Amino acid sequence: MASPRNQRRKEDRPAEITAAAMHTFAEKGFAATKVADVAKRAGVSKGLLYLYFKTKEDLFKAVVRSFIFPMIENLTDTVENTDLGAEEFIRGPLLKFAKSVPNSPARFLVRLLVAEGPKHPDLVTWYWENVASKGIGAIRTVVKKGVESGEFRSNAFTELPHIFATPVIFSILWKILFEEHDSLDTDKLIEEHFELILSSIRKNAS
Amino acid sequence: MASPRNQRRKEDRPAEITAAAMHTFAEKGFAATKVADVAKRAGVSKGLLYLYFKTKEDLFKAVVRSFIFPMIENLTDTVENTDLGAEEFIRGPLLKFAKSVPNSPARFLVRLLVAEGPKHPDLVTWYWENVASKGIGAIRTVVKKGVESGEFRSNAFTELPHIFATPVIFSILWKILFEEHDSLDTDKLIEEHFELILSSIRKNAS
DNA sequence: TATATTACTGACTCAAAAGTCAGTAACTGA
DNA sequence: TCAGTTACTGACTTTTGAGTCAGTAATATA
Repeated sequence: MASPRNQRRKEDRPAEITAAAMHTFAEKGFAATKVADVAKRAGVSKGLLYLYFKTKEDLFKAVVRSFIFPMIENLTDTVENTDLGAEEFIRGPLLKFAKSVPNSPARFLVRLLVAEGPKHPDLVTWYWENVASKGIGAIRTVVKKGVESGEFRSNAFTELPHIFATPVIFSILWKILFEEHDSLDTDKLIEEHFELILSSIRKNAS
Repeated sequence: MASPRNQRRKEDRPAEITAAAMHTFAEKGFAATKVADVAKRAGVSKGLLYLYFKTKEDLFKAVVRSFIFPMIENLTDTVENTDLGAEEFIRGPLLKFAKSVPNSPARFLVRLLVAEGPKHPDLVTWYWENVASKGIGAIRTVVKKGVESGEFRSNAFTELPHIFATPVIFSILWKILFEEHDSLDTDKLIEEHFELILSSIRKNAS
């Protein structure tokens, strides 16, 4: 016999709903997303969605948290547990991470955050504390390690780890907006950018 | 006698309304902006606003067009009419322009565009054709001039003028989101970044 | 199999805000 | 100064979508 239409699967519902919400928010943005559409996409009634998430805003926050958190956790773990030298780390795991972000679903979350930030200041604060500052901190740790080991010289960029992030953020926005108009090779942009920074901070001339 | 409350000033209304809309959209984003509030801010009734702009979307497009266009026109004009050398131009007018953007009202328009892009593809196309591609083109012209005159060597960045834009876009987003959490010196970031690029493309070692 | 529990449904309510239009009053030209 | 014109008003209509809740049916327990 066919399985019953409406199974009761309490465990899986929240994840199914946030996944559906992620896609819908990414496509349409917060305000233009209808809760009813998210429910439909998750194969669930609107009422059930409201059983798991108090409001639409609640749902939005759950989406941001559940998707971004694993990514940044992965980065900080790698930094802490690596036995690579600073330059090796930057050319290896860090570069790989940087190149992956503009192609991951996270790129839509950046857009959401930019778009909805002013209306959800607590979400921005959460994002700052749990994502942005940790990411910048991880890079700072690596660079500092390089300076201490004598691999890197100390210059302006030692104090501006943000410089590693600029091509990543640019690539995300460029892809979101102009993917169809301009075929920018974001991998190459990020690679060359990293090489450029390295050439300015490493001690032994190449 | 007091001047009449409701003067008829057909000429000035559109500009007054787009200015009010610019501020409101910047603060709240497209969806959260009430047409009635824009009208109030412009000192005008909702009905009159609808006389000049067919829909809320229409108004939004007018705002983007009227505020961004002058900025980029200014840049392309400067490129065309300069008699500076390529490096001088980059360290002078181009750097000045780059540093000014994250502090200008245009930064809010970047946010608006990122946020609303997917819902207004024709606006993105317009922006690409009239702003982004022209900006990138202007930089490309300057770099090419430097290569031809022998000031610059030809390398990866000669073909990736986008690299000049990365710290600007990053600074805009960082300021919009994290101004209160992190005091990043965006001027310095952009300056150092430009120096870094120059040191890699200029021929005479410093 | 009978009863209790609760995951789940979707038609409904209600508030908010986009868009309209009949009317008003500032200007124009005789 | 008096019609005629039209820039302008704001109360009203209409639409839309967030959030609710009385009812249903799948599961657990006896």
